[in-house]
Amino acid sequence: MATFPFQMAQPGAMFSAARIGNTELSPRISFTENGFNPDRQASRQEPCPPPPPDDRPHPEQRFCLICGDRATGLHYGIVSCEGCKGFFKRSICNKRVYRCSRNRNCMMSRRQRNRCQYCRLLKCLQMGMNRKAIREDGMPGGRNKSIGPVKVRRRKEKQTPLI
Amino acid sequence: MATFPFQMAQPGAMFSAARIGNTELSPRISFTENGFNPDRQASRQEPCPPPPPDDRPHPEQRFCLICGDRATGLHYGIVSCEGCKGFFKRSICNKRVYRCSRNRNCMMSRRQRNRCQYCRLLKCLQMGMNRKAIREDGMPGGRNKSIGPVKVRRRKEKQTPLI
DNA sequence: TGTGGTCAAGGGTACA
DNA sequence: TGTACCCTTGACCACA
Repeated sequence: MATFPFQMAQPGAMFSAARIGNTELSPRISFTENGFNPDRQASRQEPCPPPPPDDRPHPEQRFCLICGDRATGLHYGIVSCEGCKGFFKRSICNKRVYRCSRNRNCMMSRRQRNRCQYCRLLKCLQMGMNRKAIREDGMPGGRNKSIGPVKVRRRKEKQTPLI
Repeated sequence: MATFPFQMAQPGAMFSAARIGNTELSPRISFTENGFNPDRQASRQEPCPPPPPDDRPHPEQRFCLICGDRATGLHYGIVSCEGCKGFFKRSICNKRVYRCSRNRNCMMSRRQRNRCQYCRLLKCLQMGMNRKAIREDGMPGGRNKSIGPVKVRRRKEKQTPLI
């Protein structure tokens, strides 16, 4: 199973969701053909029953790209679960600032995703969640026009802690 | 005002929260048409202030069914306060065993609720707090499907102390 | 469909 | 320690 390239981070860094909306994301990471593997979910464990036959075009997209939980559709541009959808929404709308007390490469799974908000939001952004999909007026309903995953580029230099 | 039938208990009895999960609750108390009154909240004491005008359908439900403190919503199936919610959670999760050093009919109020853990847990169960609402996996958020108050039946014979 | 909103779950942590 | 205030979480829901 492909591991996620989280090794560029500094321990104890802070993460400001207020800055996330800028075109410059921190840290910037590009997903190469290897790094952002669309088939990565297919290799995930299915804990209980064997996967039933699925005639949908992309059955692997039933799993959240952030934590691997069951996805409920496209949220803010990427296939994700209700939990990561709500977490991203709250983080952006409330301009949350998170810290990682470890090495900013915390594992993300259904059970572990709540242990580090910094790494969860980091992965939301790295996987391409798009804050433009969050409505400024807060109005629900309707559809977003051409909202897709954000392409994120790797930043060469160190990550700057954000307030 | 309806009084609660607490008089079937023996002094010095013990109470095991580890047994609470069984379908057989101890002591078993049935709420008859009179005893288990769906409107019983309306007849309960409103301890502190006179109820202000409230256009909600059931303003009396702002008070905890266990101690009469201000309720913060439905917790484990019944209208209750933050204190009783947390107490019930700790008692069940940690499998606490309590004793009543009096007659197992200790008064419950905001001031008095911490004087007897046995009677507090007893009343939580008698009022219908449902241990099924405690998540086995400990995951927060989301909704419980069809979790409501537990119906408790009165046991005819004496109460057996639980370890 | 994919937004935002809801509100009972669990968790952190002062305080006694 | 246990308590309880306050916050975060996420499965559903109503919308457009």
